[in-house]
Amino acid sequence: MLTNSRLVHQPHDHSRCINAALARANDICAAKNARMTTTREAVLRLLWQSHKALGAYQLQAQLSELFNKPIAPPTVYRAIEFLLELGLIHRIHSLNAYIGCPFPNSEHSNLFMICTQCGSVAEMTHNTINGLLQSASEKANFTLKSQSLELSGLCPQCFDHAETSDND
Amino acid sequence: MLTNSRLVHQPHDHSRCINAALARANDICAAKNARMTTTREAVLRLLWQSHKALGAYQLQAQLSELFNKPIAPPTVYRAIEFLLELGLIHRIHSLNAYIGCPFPNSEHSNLFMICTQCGSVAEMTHNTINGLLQSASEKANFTLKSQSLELSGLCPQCFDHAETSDND
DNA sequence: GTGTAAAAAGATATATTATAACATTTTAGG
DNA sequence: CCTAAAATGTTATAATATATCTTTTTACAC
Ligand SMILES: [Zn+2]
Ligand SMILES: [Zn+2]
Ligand SMILES: [Zn+2]
Ligand SMILES: [Zn+2]
Repeated sequence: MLTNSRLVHQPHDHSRCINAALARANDICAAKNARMTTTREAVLRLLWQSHKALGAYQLQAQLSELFNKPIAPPTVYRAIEFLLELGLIHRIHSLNAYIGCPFPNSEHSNLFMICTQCGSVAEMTHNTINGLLQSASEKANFTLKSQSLELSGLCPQCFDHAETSDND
Repeated sequence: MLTNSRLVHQPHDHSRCINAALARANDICAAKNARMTTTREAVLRLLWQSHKALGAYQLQAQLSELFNKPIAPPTVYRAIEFLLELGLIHRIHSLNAYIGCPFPNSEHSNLFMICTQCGSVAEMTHNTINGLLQSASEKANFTLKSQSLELSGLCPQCFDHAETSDND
């Protein structure tokens, strides 16, 4: 099992998350002969500014501010598409939003823990679960190609906060 | 493990699926003192006309034809909302579409096998997977409230068809 | 360095999915 | 019947995503 849930749910030196993500992105671009342009890097940075998923139009607004000029939706969606294809970010379907992938190199299972309170998203890879999904698919003669596993609930902080205010 | 994948992926007497779904719906409405109105039943029927998910605007078009008058989006979304709340249908996030639930009474895991070729959707409940998701969440101190597990791939028929045409 | 083709980004319009707000009709129960 | 609540109708609009065509930037051959 591989997860970034500790990082997501606890105070930490987040600049290291950002730097690591950008370094990985540059490596992957180099390896695949893909271009990390200004717009694409800006979108990736924005998606790593927190461990929360951002929608395309949130990205648009932040990009426009960043570049001090209006940015149109296609620009944002193109960057998103590029980053998705390289596996650098994921789409969170239940939120119509996007988040940086913490381990874009490893085989991973697209398993996310989404806090409905604060919006934080942790990613997890779980080989046993993947294996079970694969074998369940096989039993049904279903040829599994990809998966989207989204868990919604409360992150530790939000849960603690809810408990505390219950006791008022 | 509980699944309707056999029914979804093989020829069968589908009128029984429809009738069973409507009977279950009426039972649940009676039990919960909810009203199964004309519009709601029509939407449920449409979602059971095949084992494929339908989008809100596909439903709208079919409803308009059925009732021979224009049906506005809010009407469709209200029916969808009602049916979702009773657990009679599910939203498939990766498709922005909706499908009838084959076992609305049982605890179920919102695990779907979606054929990217023909659009068929089978639902599955898998206690071991649910247990693992729960314990993985606990390890991360994540309070799991709900889940959306969507597997994409090829159903048996579409896989066979693809294989056959590969051999041309 | 200049020319060239491919890639990326800009610009405009529009498609698709979903909701807000308020008016009217239908329904259940007294 | 009367009434209040529930459901539906109506209109407008928000939120998300894509199509199409033009212009700019980039890589790289010469
Ligand atoms: Zn961080
Ligand atoms: Zn939280
Ligand atoms: Zn059937
Ligand atoms: Zn199929």
